[in-house]
Amino acid sequence: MLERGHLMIVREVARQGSMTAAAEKLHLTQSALSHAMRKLELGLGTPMWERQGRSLRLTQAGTHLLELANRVLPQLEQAEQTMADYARGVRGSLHIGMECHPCYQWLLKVMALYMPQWPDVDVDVKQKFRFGGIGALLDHEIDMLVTPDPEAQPGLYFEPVFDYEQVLVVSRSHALAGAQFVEPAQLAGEVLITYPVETDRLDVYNLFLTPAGVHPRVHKTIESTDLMLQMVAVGRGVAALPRWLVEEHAASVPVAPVRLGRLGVLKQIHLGLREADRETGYVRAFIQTARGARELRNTAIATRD
Amino acid sequence: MLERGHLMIVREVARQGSMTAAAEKLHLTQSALSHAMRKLELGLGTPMWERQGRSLRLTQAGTHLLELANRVLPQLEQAEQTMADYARGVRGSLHIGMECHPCYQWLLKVMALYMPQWPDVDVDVKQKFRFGGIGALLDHEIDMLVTPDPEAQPGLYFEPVFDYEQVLVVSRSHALAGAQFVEPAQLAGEVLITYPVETDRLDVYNLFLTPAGVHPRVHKTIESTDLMLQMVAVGRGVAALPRWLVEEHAASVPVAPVRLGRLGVLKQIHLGLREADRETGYVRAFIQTARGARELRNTAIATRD
DNA sequence: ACGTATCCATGAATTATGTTCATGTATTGG
DNA sequence: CCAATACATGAACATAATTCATGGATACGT
Repeated sequence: MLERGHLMIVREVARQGSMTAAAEKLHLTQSALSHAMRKLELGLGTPMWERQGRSLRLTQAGTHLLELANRVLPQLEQAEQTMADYARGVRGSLHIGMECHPCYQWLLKVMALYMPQWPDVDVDVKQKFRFGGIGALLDHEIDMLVTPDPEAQPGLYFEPVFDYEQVLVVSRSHALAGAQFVEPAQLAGEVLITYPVETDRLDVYNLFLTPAGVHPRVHKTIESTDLMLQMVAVGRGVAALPRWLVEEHAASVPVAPVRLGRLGVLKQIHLGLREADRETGYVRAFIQTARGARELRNTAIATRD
Repeated sequence: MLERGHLMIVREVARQGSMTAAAEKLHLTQSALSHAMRKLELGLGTPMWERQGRSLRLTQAGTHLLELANRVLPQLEQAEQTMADYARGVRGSLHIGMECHPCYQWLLKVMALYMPQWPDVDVDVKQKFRFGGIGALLDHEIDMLVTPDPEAQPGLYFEPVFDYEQVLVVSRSHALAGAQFVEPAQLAGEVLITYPVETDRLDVYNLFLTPAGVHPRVHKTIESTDLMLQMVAVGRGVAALPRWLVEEHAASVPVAPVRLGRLGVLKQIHLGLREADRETGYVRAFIQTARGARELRNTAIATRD
């Protein structure tokens, strides 16, 4: 009954001082505007204007409606603008899930580059999901998954953003420090420290120990990368981490990387997302930024501390 | 582009959880609603819902729109309610102009009765007008004029609300105190105290002194009724006031009323208003209340102090 | 697993609504 | 007093919204 058009008319007539002028501004004929007002006044049961001769004066009711128009119309107009932002893909939510413990610092770096350029994107990072990273994507719990283990799924899309080598980390005083590489069997007597995730998500098992049928003497888990490296440094165990991460910390902690097997364990970090989001501007831009940060990883690490 | 109907759809679909149910509630067919949404999404360039199978999930844009709807729709609905109040005449402005100095207390009494019954009427009292009371009415500066001197005008309407007698007030020790009446000539040697308004608006001149060609010895003006009575009481002059007002004060101030001329000066207080407002509910009600207060004047006065 | 009920989408037909055109009336200003 | 200006109005017209009929997809019960 009371439509946006009516509010626009009331506002414009109040601005212009005459219906004819307002009609002009609104790209209507004077007649159309007159009909519209007549219908509104009939519908509401009370006039908005007092016609005295050819000049108009707002009635109390009209004043009330004008105030409403001045409050509401800008909101509608702004909402349309916001919708246009969504449509252009410059606004949206980017909830990122992490399935890659050591990638956190890299991600922060990417975000630091990305966020200033996409101020209307609501970026957020999660590390825990009810049904795993893939499930979180499908449930819209997250919009993007950072993972070393892409899992092809209808409706999902994965893209590698950088390569890395998973290496064994040992104390610099460890027997293996300086070795060209390590064989699975050489870990049979070791304490292996990993992040607290399921064993079948650990590359050191999947791609190294398990194929060889080897088990470490003890398997301990630790949340924090820093603490893990401290433990390794003082000889309380060995760990498996990306080479770049080890190199980053090597300056401050006495640890050394050793290749896992003769050929090494080569991995890629992937970004996973729903197919529907592949074309979205701000999502594409994030992937671009992440790929660009491939080099950043090293430079950033080099300049760090 | 973004219309009220769209917001209603978004809100109702969100409430009901399905388009079909929402269409029902909105007295639309499912098809109409579907078409409407499709058109909106086309217009805005971004979907509001993500259709997965037969269930819907709001997109970010949709969430934004839903919030808008929850903010804006209640305002529109309330505005319609308010318009209905104006239409029924239970809401409006009643700016009252006073052209009758001594009526103020009577008016307060009327307002005290009226306002609780018409809570949505914005009552206000003014005593000064740029172009006189009539002009103020015609200019919408006021909506009602309280005056002892109605002035017939096209577009205006006056209605008497109570009769009173204008009397001379003298000190109880004055020679005239207790006289049956006073002749104009008897004021020739007196100091006459009046409110500070043009002489031709003073009844004591128009209806008493001027017809007899008499002038008082001195003419002084005073704003306040109380002060005026004090001056009269101590013999610094005489004044002309409504009899009921004199009687009201007689208990606390030693003054006495004396009839002006053998027949007395009989007056009526009128309420003046624009013809257009004659049928308005809250205006009629005010007149009714004012007429009812005719008796109240005396009882109120009797019980006062 | 299969049928059925439910839900949403869509094109064509229909209806409702808004807009214009043509014209009238009232008021203002020169 | 005439010309110009502004608003109102009825009928014709154009546009937009709604319905009808239908189809495809998905959940749900048996």
